[in-house]
Amino acid sequence: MVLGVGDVYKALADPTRRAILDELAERDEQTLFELCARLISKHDLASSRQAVSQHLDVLEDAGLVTTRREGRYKFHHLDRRPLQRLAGRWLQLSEDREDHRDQCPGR
Amino acid sequence: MVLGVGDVYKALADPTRRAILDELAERDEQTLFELCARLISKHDLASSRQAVSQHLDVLEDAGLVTTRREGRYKFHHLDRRPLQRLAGRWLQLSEDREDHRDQCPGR
DNA sequence: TTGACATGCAAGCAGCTCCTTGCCTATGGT
DNA sequence: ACCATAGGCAAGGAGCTGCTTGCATGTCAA
Repeated sequence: MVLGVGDVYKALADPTRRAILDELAERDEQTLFELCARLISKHDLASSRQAVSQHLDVLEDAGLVTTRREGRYKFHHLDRRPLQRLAGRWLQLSEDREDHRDQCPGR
Repeated sequence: MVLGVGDVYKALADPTRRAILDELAERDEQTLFELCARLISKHDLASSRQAVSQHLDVLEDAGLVTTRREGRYKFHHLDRRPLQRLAGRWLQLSEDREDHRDQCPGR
């Protein structure tokens, strides 16, 4: 599936997903169940396993999270690169700025 | 109305609103009709006046746009400060990082 | 004052988002 | 083999989002 930059913005639009990113930033390579437990205990978020799993799918589609299977465990890794690209889109807007605008790589 | 940081993320989640920010970044203090015209001609977006107006409301609620009335004209100004606050939330995550996490200023 | 212009307000609607529910697959331990 | 564990898949629904439609308000020029 080919993805655009817009998916990153949409992925960041949900507070639960941002909390997941916070969690992975603090402790990388967590499994789904670990994330669920820590979201509850540290972020006061009562999200079901399926809900968190779907959020992780969105984050993975946006390229913000990559996964690695190991036996029956699946570890989630935070990839900061998509964030770096859009971090300063409207900030350093000098004459020689790069083009941050949305584009559709597919089609 | 008291707003949280999350509203900024939600405001950025829509491609039309990002195009509006692009437009205001390139040429500040535009009116609603100017923005409509330039969105069509420069960004290939066929948004109605009402649609753009509602997007501007969202951006203003998020603190990304401030307005100034002058007669029958209303000029829109891009405020980059909310962007600066959340730009590097997951980027410079060293031990002495500031807390970027979502919070609810109201209540 | 009359009319054109710039904007505001609100109801309604299609589509999407987030979540739940229920069941399924697969791996590892005993 | 058996069971517990970790995760996957898919349908359904409540609520939100973005847009349209129609009308109202307010400003300026003639």
